[in-house]
Amino acid sequence: MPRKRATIREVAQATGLSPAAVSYALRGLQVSEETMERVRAAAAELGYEADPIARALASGRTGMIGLLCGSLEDLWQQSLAVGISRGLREKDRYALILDAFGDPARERALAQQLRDQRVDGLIVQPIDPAAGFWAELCESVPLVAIGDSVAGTASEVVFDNRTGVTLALEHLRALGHRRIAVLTPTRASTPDRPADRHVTAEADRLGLDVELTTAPHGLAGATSAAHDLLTGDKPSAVFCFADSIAYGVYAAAQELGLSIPGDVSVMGYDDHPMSGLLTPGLTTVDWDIDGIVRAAVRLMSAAADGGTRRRVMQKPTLMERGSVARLS
Amino acid sequence: MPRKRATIREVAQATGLSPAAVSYALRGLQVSEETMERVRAAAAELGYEADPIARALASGRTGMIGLLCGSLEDLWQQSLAVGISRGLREKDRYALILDAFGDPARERALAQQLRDQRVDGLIVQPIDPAAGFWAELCESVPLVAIGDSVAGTASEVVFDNRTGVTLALEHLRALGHRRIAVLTPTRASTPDRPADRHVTAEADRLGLDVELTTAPHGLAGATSAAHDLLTGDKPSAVFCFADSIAYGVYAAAQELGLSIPGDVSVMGYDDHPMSGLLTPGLTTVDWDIDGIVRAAVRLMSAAADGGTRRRVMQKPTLMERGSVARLS
DNA sequence: CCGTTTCAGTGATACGGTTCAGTGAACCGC
DNA sequence: GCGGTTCACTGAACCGTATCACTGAAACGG
Repeated sequence: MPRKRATIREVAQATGLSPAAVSYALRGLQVSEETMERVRAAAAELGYEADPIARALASGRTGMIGLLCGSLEDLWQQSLAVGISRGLREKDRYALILDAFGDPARERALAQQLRDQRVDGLIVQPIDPAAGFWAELCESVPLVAIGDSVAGTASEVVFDNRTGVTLALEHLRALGHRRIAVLTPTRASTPDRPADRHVTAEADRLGLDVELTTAPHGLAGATSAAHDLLTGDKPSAVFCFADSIAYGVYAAAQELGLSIPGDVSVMGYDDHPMSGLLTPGLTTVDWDIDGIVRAAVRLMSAAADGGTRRRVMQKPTLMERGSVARLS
Repeated sequence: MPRKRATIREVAQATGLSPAAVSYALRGLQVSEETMERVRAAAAELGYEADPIARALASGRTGMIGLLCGSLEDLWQQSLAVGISRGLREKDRYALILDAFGDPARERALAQQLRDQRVDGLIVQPIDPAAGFWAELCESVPLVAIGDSVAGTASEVVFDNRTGVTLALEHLRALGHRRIAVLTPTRASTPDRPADRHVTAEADRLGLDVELTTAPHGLAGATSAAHDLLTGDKPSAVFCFADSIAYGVYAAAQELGLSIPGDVSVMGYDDHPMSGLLTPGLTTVDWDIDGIVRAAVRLMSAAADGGTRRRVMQKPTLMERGSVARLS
C-alpha cells in the first residue's frame, strides 16, 4: 500500500499558518522571507511534495506537453522525439509522446485526446497539415507545428521542403539521372502533401521522369516496397522521402544482388546518424535535427507561457556520400 | 481562449439526474440500461468529456505509466520505448517516457519524480539494479523491471544475460579469438552490473583475455571510444554490450581504414534492425524485442490492476552475420 | 496625526470528478 | 402480508491544491 503522503494542510498545521499561506510560501509568493524558511523546513520535515494532480486541477496547468509524431517507425522521427523530450525536461515539463502511425484520422483523434488530457501545449509533426481541425485546435491549446505549416495561429518550425527537394533532384540530375522513382511514406489515407507537390513541380522544371510510390517507414515494409520497385524495369535512381525508407532500398538491393550505386542510385531525406555508416554512405538531405529540436522547444515554451506566435524556417543542406553514381 | 467544457453537473441537469448517477452511467456501473442511454445521449449532445485531471484526483488513478529508460541514445532502447508506448496505448494508458542518460543518480531522481507525478505504474530498465530504492519504490507504485532483477516485489522481464554473454564469447572463441576488448555502456557512476560480472566470469572459464572499457551509446561518443581502442596494440575482436556501441566501432574502423572483420572482428548485443544492413552485417546477440515489449506491457497491466507479481525470463539467440572472422 | 499604501496572511470557495452510506420502491419466497 | 433483497438512484463528503477577496497592522507622506 502506498503510504499516505503529507498534504498542504498538515504543513499548515505544523507551522501554525493557513494552507493558503503555505501554498504561497512554497511557490515563493507574497510571504515574508522568514515564513518561507519555516514552511520549507516543515515541508522537508514532513516529506511534503505538492500533488501535481491536485495542483493541475486547481491551476489548470499540468506541466505536460503532448508530442504527436507522424510515425515513430521512422528512426529520424524517433530521434526528434527523444530530443524534444529531453529539451522539455530541461524546462521542467514532461512530454507525452504519441504515435499517429501515419494515419490522419488517428492523428486527429490523438490530438483531441491530448487536448482532453489537459496538456499545456501540443507539438505536432502533422501528417495532414491541410486538415481543418488544426485551426480549431489552436483555439484551445498552444500549438507548435513541425515540418509543414498548418492553418490557424500555431507557432511553426517549417521545413523548407521546396529547397530540400530541389537540392535532391538537382543533384540527381547533375549526375545524369533522368528516370527517378520517388518513395514517399505510406499514409493510411493520402492527404495532398505539399512535399509531394514540390517533387512533381521540380521534376517538371528539371525535365525529369519521376514516378511516385509509397512505402512504409518500417524496415520490413520499406524493404518489400523497394523490392517491388527494383524488380523489372527499374529506374536509375530512387529518391526516398525519409532515410528510413532508403534503408529499405539498401536491404532490397542486397536481397536482389544489386549494387548501390552501381546498379541503382539512392538518395535519402533527413540524415539520420546511421546513414553515414552504411556502405556506401547514403547521400541525403540534412536537416540539422538539433536546430529543429531547439526551435521546437523554444517556441513551445513561449507559446505555453502565453507568448506570441512565431515561425522559424529550417533550411536543408545536401549531404553527399556515396550512394549516387554519375551516369556516363 | 479555451472555451469552457461541459461538466458532469451540466449533464446531470440536462438529464434530471444527480451527478453521481451520471458518473456511474458513463462508466457503465449500477444504472439501468435506459438511463445509461439517456446519459450517453445528453453527454454527446453537450460534447461532454470527463476531465482526466479531476478524475485522477478523485479516483487516485491517472492512466499514465512511467517509462524510465536507461539511455535513449541507445537506438535499441528507443525501439523498446516506442514499442512499449504503443502497447500501453492499446490498453488505454499513456506512457510517460523519461531518459536517465545512463546516470544512476538521475535514474533515482526521475523514478521518484514519476511516482510523485502519480503514475499508475512504472516500467524501468534499471541502470543500477542493485540500488536500494527499488524495493522501497515497489511499496508505493507497481513496478516492472526490464533487463536485470531488482530487489523488492517488482514484476520482471529478466534478460538471461549469462546465456547472452556465453553465446557471444563462445562464438568468438570458437572462431579463434583469444584477446577480446569489451565495450560496455558508460555510466555516470559505475554500479557493479551483473552483466559485467558475467563477462569476466565467462572469460575466465573460456580462457579468454578480455579487457573492459566503457563507451557512450551515442554514435559520436562510441566512435571516439572505439577509435582509442583500435589504435595501437589492438585486440582481434571487440565485443560491444549494445549494438549502438558497435556502430561506433564500425565508424572508427572506417576512419582508421581498418576492415571489419579483416583487421578486427566485432560482436554486438541487442540486434537492432539496422545491424543487418551494415557491411558486413553485425554478428550480434538477438533479444526478441517484440516478445520483451509484449511481456512488459502484460506484466504492467497485471500489476497496475492489482495483480500479483510475475517474472518472465527472456532468452537470447546468436544472430550470426559477417562481422566476426575466423582466425587461422 | 490622519488618510493612504503596502505587506503578510486568512477564510472561503472553486476545480470536476468519485465514492460511500443511505433511501424508497419494486420484487421475492413463503 | 411480511421480512428481506435487490435495484436505481441521491446527497454529501472528499481528493489536495490554487486563488480571490478581504483584514489588521505596520509603514509612509505631508
